[in-house]
Amino acid sequence: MLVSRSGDAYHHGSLKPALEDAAFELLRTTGHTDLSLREIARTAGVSHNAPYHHFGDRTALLKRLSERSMSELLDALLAAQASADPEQSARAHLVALGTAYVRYAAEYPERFRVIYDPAVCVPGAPSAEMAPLISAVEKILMHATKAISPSVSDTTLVALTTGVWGAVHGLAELVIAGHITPKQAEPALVALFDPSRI
Amino acid sequence: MLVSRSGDAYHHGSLKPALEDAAFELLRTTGHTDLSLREIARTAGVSHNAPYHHFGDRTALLKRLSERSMSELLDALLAAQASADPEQSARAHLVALGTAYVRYAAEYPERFRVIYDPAVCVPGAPSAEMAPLISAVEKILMHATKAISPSVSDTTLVALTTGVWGAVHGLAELVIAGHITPKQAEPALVALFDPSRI
DNA sequence: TCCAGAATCTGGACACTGCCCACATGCGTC
DNA sequence: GACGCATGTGGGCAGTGTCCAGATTCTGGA
Repeated sequence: MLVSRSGDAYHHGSLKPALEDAAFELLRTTGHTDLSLREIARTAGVSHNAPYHHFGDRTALLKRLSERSMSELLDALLAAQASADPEQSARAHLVALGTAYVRYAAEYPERFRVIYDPAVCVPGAPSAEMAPLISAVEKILMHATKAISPSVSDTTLVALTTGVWGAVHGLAELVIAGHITPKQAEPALVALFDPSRI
Repeated sequence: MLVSRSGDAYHHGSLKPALEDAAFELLRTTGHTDLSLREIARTAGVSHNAPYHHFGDRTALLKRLSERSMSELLDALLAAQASADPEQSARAHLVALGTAYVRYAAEYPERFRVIYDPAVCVPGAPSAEMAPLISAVEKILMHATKAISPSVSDTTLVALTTGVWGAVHGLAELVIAGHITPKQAEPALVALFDPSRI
């Protein structure tokens, strides 16, 4: 029931998504720490108080942005999964997934960062929208991990998947922090996931 | 040449370290994002402008805190290295290092976070105090990695070390973000560093 | 010893922020 | 058509980082 915003209507009609879009766009270049509700409101062309009628407070908007970012990250992983060459090894597939993860972080560092900020998403208590996204990411990683180590016990598979997530995530963070380049991340994944490295 | 601060001297005598200490202490519980120069100044008992005579701006103080935190993290790794059982396997040693890394992050999440915030430490251009700390951490990890894969080429060793750092770092971040518990991190390290997992 | 300049500290000010309040507007429903 | 509520507005408050001018103290050279 979107009311078209013709002219200078007093009521915007669809301000909530407009604010989200404006903020999400600002998140291309601005860290979520520096995101200001007032600037977002100005960008959307409304008063500095309008956002409070759609988001309880600043953190609520950041939560929403973190969900949208996680959804984008999941899409990147799904795309990597879909474009997998059926001939490629299980290890190459896992590396491709990891590379997609790192690439998203490198391309949208501020969006990536808001996903994992404990000040935004309360640790251990993900929102109803966030929880399935997290599960989906874990499922993708676990599936790819199982393909590498098919004969392993369930508990080991879980531990190994956690390790894979950690490795991929850590390389992404190190890239964002500037300690390594994206070019260094891929051979690191290759080396780490090579069981014959001994 | 520290002037003792007897009574209400106009000049503090050693305000710079006092400010650092106060801020570092606040960093036990408060995120560096929420650290306020004015609160730090109040804690140290000086006016809100005194810090500007010792730190150019807020970021300069955060830089200093990030160096102190990195030094603490390095100490944790060195302690783990020193207390290594000579009988333990190379793999167990690497797991112990990783566990120490994760434990520091879990115990001082706010200090850990300031280390890797690109808004604090300019990516790719570490300060003169930070650079050797980073190198030392890398050296420790590389040494332990080489012990696991002694016959590997130099380039592979570098890639593998990057992967190990990423894994350890990512698990630490996931713990801080609340996605996994410290208890889950250790078996993940064990599984990941086990070359016979296939 | 004295004094000028540098270092340090202070209070005031400005622009900005998140958030609360009271009030204005207009849509949807009876 | 009128009432009610969601949605918009502006004003205000406390807090922040940073700049400026002035006060105080330290220091090194005559």
